[in-house]
Amino acid sequence: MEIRIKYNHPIEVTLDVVCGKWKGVILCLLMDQTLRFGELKKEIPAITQKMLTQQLRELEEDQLVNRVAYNEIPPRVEYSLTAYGEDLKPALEMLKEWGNNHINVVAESKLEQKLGDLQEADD
Amino acid sequence: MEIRIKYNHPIEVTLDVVCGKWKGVILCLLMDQTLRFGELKKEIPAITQKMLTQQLRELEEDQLVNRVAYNEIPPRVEYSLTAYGEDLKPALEMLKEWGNNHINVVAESKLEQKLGDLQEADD
DNA sequence: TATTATAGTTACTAAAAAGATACTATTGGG
DNA sequence: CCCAATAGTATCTTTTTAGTAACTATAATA
Repeated sequence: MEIRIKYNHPIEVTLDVVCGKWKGVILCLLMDQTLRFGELKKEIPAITQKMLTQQLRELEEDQLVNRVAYNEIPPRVEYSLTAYGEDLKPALEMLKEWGNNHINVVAESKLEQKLGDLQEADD
Repeated sequence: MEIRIKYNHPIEVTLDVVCGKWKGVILCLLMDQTLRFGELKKEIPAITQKMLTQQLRELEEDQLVNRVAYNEIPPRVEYSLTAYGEDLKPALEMLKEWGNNHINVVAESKLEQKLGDLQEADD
């Protein structure tokens, strides 16, 4: 991830922290439950192990999620939101709701882009 | 931007549309005013012309912003939120507020990352 | 006739993010 | 002695994103 230190607009701070490819999804899943690494992976089938670890590490670094490793074998590691993460809940809920309401509009637009790209590739 | 068509979690829809490097900022600026291309550029000093055009085009494509070009010379083009864009306002406000509250925590974390990266570069 | 203002576009390059794949550690159980 | 289960790492390649710099159009103005 590109690292931006100086922020001119407060929303950049938040987006910086939420805009990893899977971070929003991870945060949403952790909003109402603690999950183990493997459980998160099951909930996000398309994610690779590497990406899941990486996104979780960054969220941890930004103090949005807690990581608790139990000293067992096979290992057990549980992820949950920190207080900072909890503060994001209302915003996450709204983003989720907007997505629900606009999925059709957005999906169509993306589809058109995709078709356009394929066309270009032909030329 | 990578184009994702199938969404498994509704928040992905929203983040897909908001997570361009400057999209959140642009949307925030347009939340309470119509702005010309050049005005946007002035408000976001670090953005290049290319990026501003590109981000605006994508926002337009996703139907979050309106683009109105007046037939004058020199040209005048005005950008504003569409109804869909307006629907995002409450969420944007919350993201902004969270950023305001957590800027210190996040900035420190980013700073540490940066220092870590510099260290690595030395090895 | 040259210059300015505005809103772009184009081509090329560099940097960052993501993907694929193989590998690690540990211990209980068969 | 080998395998399964869990939560990762490590390395390399590809894709995506962003940055740089030069170029365009047009009419009004000096």
